[in-house]
Amino acid sequence: MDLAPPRGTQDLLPPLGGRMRALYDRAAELARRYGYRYVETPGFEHTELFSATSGRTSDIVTKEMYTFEDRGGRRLTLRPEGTAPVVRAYLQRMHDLPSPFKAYSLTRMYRYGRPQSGRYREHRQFGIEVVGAGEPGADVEAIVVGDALLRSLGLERYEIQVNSIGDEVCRPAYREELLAFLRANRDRMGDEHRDRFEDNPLRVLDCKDDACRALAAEAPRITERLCAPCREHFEAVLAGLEEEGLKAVVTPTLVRGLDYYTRTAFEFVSHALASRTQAQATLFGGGRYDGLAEALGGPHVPGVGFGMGLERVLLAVEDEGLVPPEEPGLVAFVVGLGEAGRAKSRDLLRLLRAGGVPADAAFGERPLKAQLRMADRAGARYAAIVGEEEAASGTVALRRLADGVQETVPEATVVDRLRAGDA
RNA sequence: GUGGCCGUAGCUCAAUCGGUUAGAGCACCAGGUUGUGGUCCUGGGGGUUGGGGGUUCAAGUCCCCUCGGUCACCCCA
Repeated sequence: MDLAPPRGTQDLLPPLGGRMRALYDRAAELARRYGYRYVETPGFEHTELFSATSGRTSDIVTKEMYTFEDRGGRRLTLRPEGTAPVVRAYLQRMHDLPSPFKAYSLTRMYRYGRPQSGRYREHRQFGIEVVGAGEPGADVEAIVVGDALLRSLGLERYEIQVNSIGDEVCRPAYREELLAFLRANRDRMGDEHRDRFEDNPLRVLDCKDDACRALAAEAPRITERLCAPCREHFEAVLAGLEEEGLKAVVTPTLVRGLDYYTRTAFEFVSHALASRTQAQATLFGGGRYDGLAEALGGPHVPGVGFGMGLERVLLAVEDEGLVPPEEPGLVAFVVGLGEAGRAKSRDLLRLLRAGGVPADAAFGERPLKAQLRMADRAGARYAAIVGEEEAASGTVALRRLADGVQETVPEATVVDRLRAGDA
């Protein structure tokens, strides 16, 4: 039996598990503060949900989906992205939900591909969606929430890139213009890229190949060909970001891999990650998807949101030399010695826990030394020792493990002292 | 999905030209110390050298396949 987890997945054991948990908590707290409510959608969906919305030429659909047939013959796919499921759920229940519907989620995504630093087959995302809001203020808020989370972790070395990729009115014309430009310059592209642009010309814009970049620099710019409503929307988003004090870099080559995106597209790119590995530097990306609801057969419902890769956020925290978030640890490890001491230690353990003080103890009878070692390993701040002497005198020996300072206190005061954190 | 590099103890690594019983540090466990952890001393457990096949008198070492890791590409989180 191979004990290693499947390729591209990982076990989050301490201390990684505590960091992820702390990150979840912080993201949830922040999202709630901005008026978002927690949602979950199934871990798998009908394959059609993704194939119909992500676009037939997208990488997700063509090579990254974990698709299987269940025993009833249904075609199902492990969720590769979070927006389409939330919008599906919204459309089914929209009459019961507020408008706009502001949702946040913390969940795992699955994409097949070669794993590498900051990229896994199973990864975790913090996502928010504002469904039913077409106003530029919604785009701005999404960016503000993501930025606030990164900043609360101490991250600074990243850049906010924004673009508008137009809508169903102006994008088709731009697409044709770009296509014509690319065809005219076909011989200047690398062999591998030459045949790809016919399917999705916008992709050439964010290709990293030198030849493509040179072409992209000369290519017609979408930002100069937006229809009036799209241009007004984009300008309002930029003004809103400025009002929020956020520096955003307009990046005309920023496009989105999924078909349903319209207008605003944004990405937060880490300089720290790029400097270490040249690898995946996008901390999170998102945008507006006014065409998604209709692609699902629903009415016109605008929306905007993002997905943030949490493993990548933790990598960036590490690379900027910051202290990662931590799950709060044990405050007290209760040590019991002898018949009477162990009986009293069990009472103390119950009282501490009931009083909201994170506390633990050994299950069976063990020597003092072993119990203190357990306390140390568990990361407890204090050992609360109840031996025969303490049991007889109604006291507890409180030992601060960091420096070994120990003091004998009345047992009735222990819970309050540890709860106050100043024992 | 394509390509490069790499797989030796839980971790980081060593092992001469292919040569005898694969070693060390850290970690872990026990004892030194029957009421004091984290320090120190002593001892101990721990390996199908990722897996399979091949070449050879002999393979951790060379060859092939496979699995995994890593990096780049594609693309994304």
